[in-house]
Amino acid sequence: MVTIEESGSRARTRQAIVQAAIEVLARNPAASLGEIATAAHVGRTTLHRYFAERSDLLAGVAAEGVARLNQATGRARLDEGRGAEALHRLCTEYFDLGDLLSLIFAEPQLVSDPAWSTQVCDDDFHAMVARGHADGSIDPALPATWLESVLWSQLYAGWSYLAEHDVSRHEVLGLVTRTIAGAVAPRS
Amino acid sequence: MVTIEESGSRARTRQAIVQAAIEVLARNPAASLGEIATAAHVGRTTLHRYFAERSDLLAGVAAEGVARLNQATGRARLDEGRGAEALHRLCTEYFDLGDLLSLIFAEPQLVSDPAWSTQVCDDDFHAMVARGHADGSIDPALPATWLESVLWSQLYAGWSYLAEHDVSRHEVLGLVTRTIAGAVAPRS
DNA sequence: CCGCAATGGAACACCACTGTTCCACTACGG
DNA sequence: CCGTAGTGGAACAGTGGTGTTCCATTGCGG
Repeated sequence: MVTIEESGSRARTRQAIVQAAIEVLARNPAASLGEIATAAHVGRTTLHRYFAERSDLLAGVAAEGVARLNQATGRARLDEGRGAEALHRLCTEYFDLGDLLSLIFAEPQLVSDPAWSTQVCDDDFHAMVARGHADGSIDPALPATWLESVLWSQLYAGWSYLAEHDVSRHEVLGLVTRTIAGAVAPRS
Repeated sequence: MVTIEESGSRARTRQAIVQAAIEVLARNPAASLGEIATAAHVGRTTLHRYFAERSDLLAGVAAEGVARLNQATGRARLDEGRGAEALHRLCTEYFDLGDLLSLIFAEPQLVSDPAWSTQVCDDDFHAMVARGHADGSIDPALPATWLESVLWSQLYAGWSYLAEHDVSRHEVLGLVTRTIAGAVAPRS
């Protein structure tokens, strides 16, 4: 991916800026570059040294997002077990993405970034849902594309619930998975 | 609410501006006042004549939003029938709010507007869920505050699904209600 | 037809953010 | 100890949105 090697120092600074951008933009998508630089404990000049324009920074954030998302998808092992079980694993892994989830909802046009098309998830996700339809663990009336929307919206619901109410991360994850499990279960 | 009566003409213009603001801001919360004025078929000067500052316009939008939300809540008759049935009615009514749903998600700080506290929903909603817990139509493991988050996130999922996929409004409403019904149903 | 309400356009100062340049400072390896 | 990589601050012009003022135009009721 990276064509030119960077020194350890530069790589660390670059990473700190991207991480700060994710955190700040998640809370306020209209945040100025100055705010992001401050959050990264870096001068605005330095930020511009790594990302000449705002759009360059957003591209860097998108790339980092795709990488984390792909890692999480891999850990979920979508091709193992019954469909609903794999979905449960995916939900748990994505839930741990934290700030990144908020950012994806706050900056929807970030998903339309070219780098996003390199995402691993979509095909495997559809295969997983098809398996769930076949093995009777997922309601056949709910298409894969819809379940994708449901998954993301529930993750968002979980994180906003965490922010607004005084509950533990673990409890919220329990609510999210229980809700999704019920939603996808075939009707009796 | 309105202390000074306005002429029919002024009331109409004011309403057109608020409506245009809802539509434009729903798509792009960072839209300029010029864009909103254009969408309302009104000069920017006229817009400033009705809403001196941007914050005044946002307050007007918030007030309109609360009004529509309260009307929808009223139509749902939360105090009738079993808990899950009332929730289904509420879901259907809110789904028809359309643009306003997108706006509420795009401008979360709009919900923190002072006018929002005059909302009808919260108490009735909690009573409805409590009734559902008692009559066995809603999973007792899911608290009312969480179901509130679930309802809103599913409405958002429905509208974004409608925007991204080629499906009818009616079909999407079916998916949303089926998903919520499954999510809140007590486990077997 | 007059007068007023309502409007739109042009022009203006103001402000925050952006992107850039230049210079000074620090740390670290050879 | 010197040179270089990495950094931060100050200053600058450019840009786009904001809020305001002023004036011309339209339309409608008396």
